[in-house]
Amino acid sequence: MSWFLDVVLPIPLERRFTYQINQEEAKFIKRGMRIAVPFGKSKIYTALAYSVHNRAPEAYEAKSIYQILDEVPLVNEIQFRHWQWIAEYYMCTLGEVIRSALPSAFLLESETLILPNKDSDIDDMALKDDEFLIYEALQHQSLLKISEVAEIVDKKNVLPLVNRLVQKEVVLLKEELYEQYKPKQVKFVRLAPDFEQEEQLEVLLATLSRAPQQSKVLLALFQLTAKTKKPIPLKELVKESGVSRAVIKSLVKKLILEEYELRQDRVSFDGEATNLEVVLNEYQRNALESIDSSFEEGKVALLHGVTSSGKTEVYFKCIEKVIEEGRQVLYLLPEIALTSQLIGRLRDYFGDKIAVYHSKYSIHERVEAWQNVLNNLEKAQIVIGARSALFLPFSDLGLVVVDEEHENSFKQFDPAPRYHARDASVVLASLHSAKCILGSATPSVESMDNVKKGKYGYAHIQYRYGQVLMPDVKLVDLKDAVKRKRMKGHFSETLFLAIEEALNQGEQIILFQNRRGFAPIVECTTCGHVAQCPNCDVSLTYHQNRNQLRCHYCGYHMALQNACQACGSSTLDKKGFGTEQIEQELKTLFPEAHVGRMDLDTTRGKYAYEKLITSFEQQELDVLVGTQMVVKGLDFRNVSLVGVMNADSLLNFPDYRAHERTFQMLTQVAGRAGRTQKQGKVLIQTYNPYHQILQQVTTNDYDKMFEQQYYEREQFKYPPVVRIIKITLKDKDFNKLNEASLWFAQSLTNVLKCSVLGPEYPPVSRIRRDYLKNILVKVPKSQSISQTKNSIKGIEKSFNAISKYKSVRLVYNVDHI
DNA sequence: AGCACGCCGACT
DNA sequence: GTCGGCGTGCTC
Repeated sequence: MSWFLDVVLPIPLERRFTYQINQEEAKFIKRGMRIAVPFGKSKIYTALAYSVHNRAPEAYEAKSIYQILDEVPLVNEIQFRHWQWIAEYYMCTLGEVIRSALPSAFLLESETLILPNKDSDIDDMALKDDEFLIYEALQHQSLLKISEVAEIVDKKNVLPLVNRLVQKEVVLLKEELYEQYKPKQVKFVRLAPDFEQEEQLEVLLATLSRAPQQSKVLLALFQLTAKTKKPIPLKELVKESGVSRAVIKSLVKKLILEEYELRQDRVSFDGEATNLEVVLNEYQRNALESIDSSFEEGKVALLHGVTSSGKTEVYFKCIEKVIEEGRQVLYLLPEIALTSQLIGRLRDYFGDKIAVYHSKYSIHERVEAWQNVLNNLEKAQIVIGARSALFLPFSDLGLVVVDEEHENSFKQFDPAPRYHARDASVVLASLHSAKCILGSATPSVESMDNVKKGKYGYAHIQYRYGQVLMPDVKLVDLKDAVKRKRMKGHFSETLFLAIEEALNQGEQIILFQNRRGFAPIVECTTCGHVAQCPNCDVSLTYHQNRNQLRCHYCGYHMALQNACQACGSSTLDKKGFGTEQIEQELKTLFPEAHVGRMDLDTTRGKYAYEKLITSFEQQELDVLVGTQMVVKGLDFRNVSLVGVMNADSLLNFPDYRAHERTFQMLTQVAGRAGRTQKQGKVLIQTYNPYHQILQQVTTNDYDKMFEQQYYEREQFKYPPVVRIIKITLKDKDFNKLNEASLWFAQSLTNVLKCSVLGPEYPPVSRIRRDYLKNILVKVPKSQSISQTKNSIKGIEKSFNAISKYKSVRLVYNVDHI
């Protein structure tokens, strides 16, 4: 009987591919193992085994596999099911999920190597110049990579050249698989077994009386052994004894010492658990009870705790319980909130059960984390990580915590799968029958809606930990300040005086300026009016090239007016200023103050972020100016004043979430103020002091914000009232794209029973020589989302059958934020 | 996605 | 005349 293997390749193809295997292989291969397979003319890919069967393919002859790369599956059944859910829900292929789920070191690909053909006589006169260059290079170097060939001849496309060389029998090709990962080995030293007895020691030292350096090594070794009782790394012994490695080598030669190697974890913490006691206050205990009762009902729990209410301690208690049952824990955070502060606290409490997993880690570190989770090792029992951590091979997950669940950065944008880590986590938890907590000081409208609908449980902490008062939030009317000429640059007099006072008191200040004003808005500096779209609840964006104001959601546009439509004055201003400008102004206004700036530009290096935080913590800096980064869960003791330079830049962001996000962001920044006894002060500068969202921030009225936002989403049909699927079409040909997107939108309108908006140009309508157009599909909650997706896929099929649209590429973004 | 095959402009 | 541009089609 012949055996076949279906595999999934890490490429955006829906189909699985069938290979031939022998009976042994059929017995050995399990779903989830990596299999190297030849694919296409000359490539070798790493695929995942999917199923073994006996059905020979009819239309083609199956190739044989190249190699089995794993002894045991690298990916388990639950992961497969979870990944399949992601692929289906987010409209991408399983291969794409695999590509982003597996650390790149697991996905070996072949590289073509070029070797000299020693068996053939080469007439070097028959070679062209570039061919000769390669021929010559191979006389000194026995093998060349494709990239090296390209370097030698200084050309981009060298494949035709290589093919010619093969034809002329000058070279041979070899496909080589690269195992990119090697465990890190560390050298250790120990006493040879013969000398382990105590009484031998003196004898030993006596024999070495004429070798003072060697005696030193031995003494150091004894000291270290007595102190730690752990293996002694060679490096440490060198350091401790202060002798060179040669001395140790000679002791090894004399068979007094032994060298040995151990595999070392790259991501290891030698810290022991200090088990600082976590004592919950009354409010936290109540929250914990509510969470537990949600769990009993089998629901996800939403933990809504105001800033510095001590949500983390509540998580700790939940984690502790699950750990005691011996199950695994996943703790997800937005990338920016993954600070060493939090990791340090977790480690203090749970010791070395913590593993960290996120994109800043090297591929080797990720591979290790993967293997530790796969083997369900204790040292990876709690995984803290950014969104990609949810792809790890958990086998017995007991709890998933998603902290700062409202954060948009949980949604992946660019490469498929465009998944939302919060929603994917909820699914993951249910696949494991695990508990799930979503936590936030400002829950997303979606999650709160789920609470209101009874789908999620709810726990609320309304008071800050340790009787710290909620900050005093005040709005500063910029319109008024401008009119009365009370402005120093971008600082109102009120803010200026408050900064001055705080500096005099020796207190620290955080200034927040969201830099995302890249899409400039046109604002009236007299009345603060910003043009709104009549069809959607978003502000219009100014487009310089067409001198138009446009809505990016429904396509509404109007010509730019010379006078403000609200007050008639002609003081229209195209706005947008960043952190750098604020920093400069501060330095002129307060030359004595030490000012630091925290944004993408100043935190580029690996430790730049930590350094900045530390110097602010140690009060080397008085003022920290920053973007969203300063918002994220950092604990600064001495901050008494938080200033928001311009709240309008947040409010006027052109999408349906702008208001919700403004509330979240401002509430989070405000939470940085006054962590100790003194009540903190927050000043928010704005041209719209009567804007409801800003009022809701000052009164800390989440419920009202939710109600109003929900009402607006209902009115204008946005999530969570409907689901949205954004379809982006891309093509280099402007006219073809327009025609194709119209065709697509028309077909959608004909087939689907839901509203289809667009096609419309996105804010940036040409990227990398591709023109873009968006179509938005709003699927009512009552309608089956999977059926809708099937219909869309059907339209895609017909679309692809039209030959002139072949070059148009489609991108789906489900639940696009 | 990659990569080969195949057909049209600018250059040694 | 060739080199190399990218449109089109295929990958077990």
